[in-house]
Amino acid sequence: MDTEAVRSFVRAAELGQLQRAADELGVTQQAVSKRIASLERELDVRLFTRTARGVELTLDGQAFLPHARNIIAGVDRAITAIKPGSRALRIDVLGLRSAQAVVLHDYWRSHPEIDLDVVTLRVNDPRVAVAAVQAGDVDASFRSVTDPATLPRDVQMIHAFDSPLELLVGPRHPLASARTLTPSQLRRHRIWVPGIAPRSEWAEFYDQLATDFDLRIDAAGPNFGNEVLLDILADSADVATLVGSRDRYVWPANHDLRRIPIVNPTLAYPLSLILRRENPHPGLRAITDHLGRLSPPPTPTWRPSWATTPRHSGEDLDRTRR
Amino acid sequence: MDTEAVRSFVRAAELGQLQRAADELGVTQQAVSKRIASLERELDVRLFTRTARGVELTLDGQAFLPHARNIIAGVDRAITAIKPGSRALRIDVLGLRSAQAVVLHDYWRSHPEIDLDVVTLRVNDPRVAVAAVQAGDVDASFRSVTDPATLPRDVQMIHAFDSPLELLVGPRHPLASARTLTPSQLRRHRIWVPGIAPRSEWAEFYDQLATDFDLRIDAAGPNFGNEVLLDILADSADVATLVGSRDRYVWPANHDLRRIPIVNPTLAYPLSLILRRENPHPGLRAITDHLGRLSPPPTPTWRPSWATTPRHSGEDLDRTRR
DNA sequence: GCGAGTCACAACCATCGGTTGTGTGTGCTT
DNA sequence: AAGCACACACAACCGATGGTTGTGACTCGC
Repeated sequence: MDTEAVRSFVRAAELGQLQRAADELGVTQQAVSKRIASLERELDVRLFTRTARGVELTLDGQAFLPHARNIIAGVDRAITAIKPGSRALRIDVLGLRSAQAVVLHDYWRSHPEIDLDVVTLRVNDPRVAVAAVQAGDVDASFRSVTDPATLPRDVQMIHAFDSPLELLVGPRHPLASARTLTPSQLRRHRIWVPGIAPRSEWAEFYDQLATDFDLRIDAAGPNFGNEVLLDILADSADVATLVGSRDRYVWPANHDLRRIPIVNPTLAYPLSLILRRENPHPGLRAITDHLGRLSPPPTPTWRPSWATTPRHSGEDLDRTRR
Repeated sequence: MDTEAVRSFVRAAELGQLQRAADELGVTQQAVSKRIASLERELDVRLFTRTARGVELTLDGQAFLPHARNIIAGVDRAITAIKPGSRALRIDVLGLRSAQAVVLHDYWRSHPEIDLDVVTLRVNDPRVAVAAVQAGDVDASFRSVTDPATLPRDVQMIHAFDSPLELLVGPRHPLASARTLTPSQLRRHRIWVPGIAPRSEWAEFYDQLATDFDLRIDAAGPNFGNEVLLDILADSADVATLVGSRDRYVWPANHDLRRIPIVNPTLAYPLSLILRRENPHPGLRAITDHLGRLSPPPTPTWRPSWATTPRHSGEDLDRTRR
């Protein structure tokens, strides 16, 4: 099915004449006639009754019209979403269920008129994400580089929002019935965080966390998938893990798991946003404003050393660090 | 844009290989390659990165994929809606804001999975609707023929549901502040019902109504449109009209008009459904069941002479009348 | 009856979209 | 390291498609 034929059908139905639709579409009346005829042949129904003054929709045509409008709208949305130059705001997240994606989804639900595409670069190296931002392939990326000095001059990294950690445990775990926990209560309990790449920012984060609160955090080993992790947690009386409060990687209810907020201090992972310094996508401003309006984590708050001073969205990390 | 190309893109993205997508679609690998290439040319972006083991989505491809799926779904829905043989349930109503359409809309909202098309035959003659039902052009029609004996043998008319009347008046009308009214209270008030075709079922209905309750019903004259009617009602201290309680032709609030239910007895217009006697559309059964479950009008109820005995959905009017 | 409008059909032609055959690059195996 | 298996791209070819211009059939209004 040719979407140009569908478009012609819609305009012809609205204008009541093939001739006028043809004028508007910049083709001859005969071309529109053939397009409609080919649509009718493909669908095996009559869409119009031809009269001396134009065309009138048949019942089948009436039934087809809203579907045709829907198809055209879908095509137009698709084109505006990816046509270079005028494409939708495109933001890279680590995963579609990460806290960043959840926050973006919330934003989109309250502002459905903005064209937002949430994509995932299929790489772990943040330098690739930086290159993608620099090249304009994505408009922003929720990633962090450990040393902002390595960023190209036309790319900046700003603080996005803080993601407070929660303990995820199974029903048999000794801490399972707590309403909240303090970091010191986690001492001597085994915390397993699989799938952390060595020397990554997350590895550094958990390293500092373990040191500052004397915790047993096992951040080594491969990740065999969330299902495996959940199964282990559900059965275990001594293994727990840490998740961001907004992350939706896991559905604790399915495995009778509990999410327990950690407070006094709240453990906050600072999420960053990488974007171009010059001429960023106009829609980005609304996103960064939204991030700035997110409710901050409860105080007191612990943060890793590279983010010891609270930061606000829009502030330039690179500049504030020296 | 060719929707077959879009379909190929979706399958290739899902399968990760042009070759397998080609096998599935019954064309050669080269054809799929060309389709993708032409899509890429049209959109002016790269959709896949080609590797030795297949294809991988680029960022643009990732952004396009959900849109492509949406387009394909729209096309498929359009086809199932009108392809002869397997098309959606199609029901003719007098107007998209009539009580019948409102009832169908309610049904569809609670059963969004059924494919339902509500259309309007652009004719007033119920015999045309009967012919459309007989020919299978529509599966059912919310119209009435005054003499069921004239129906073709393979077409039947059943009672659909009763539509209770309400008085629609402007703020200056003497009855404007009533919560409910009885028919006798309408006596001596002028009731204007424009746009009723002479000798139609509605004309007969109002005729009987006027006779039985000694009312002044002016059912003559052309209808200049709802806006005109509403304007007149809003300004007038002595003109009122009657509307079905489920009709949504008018929004009284916009003109500060009041809808006042009429009770003791409730004035019920019996709506009929014309459908084929043999092999009706399988989805029709659910509709007639739904109609049968609608709450009946309050008792006591007045009905025109041709419907003096209460009827239930599914009953065969033709058979019960002799 | 005729002119002005509509849509459809015919003839023509460039382009497109499919085929088969072949080339190129990559990764795994021997 | 060589060779094979596999996947995608390119080339050549060809019928079908979709556009054009020209014309015909039909209806409506004057």
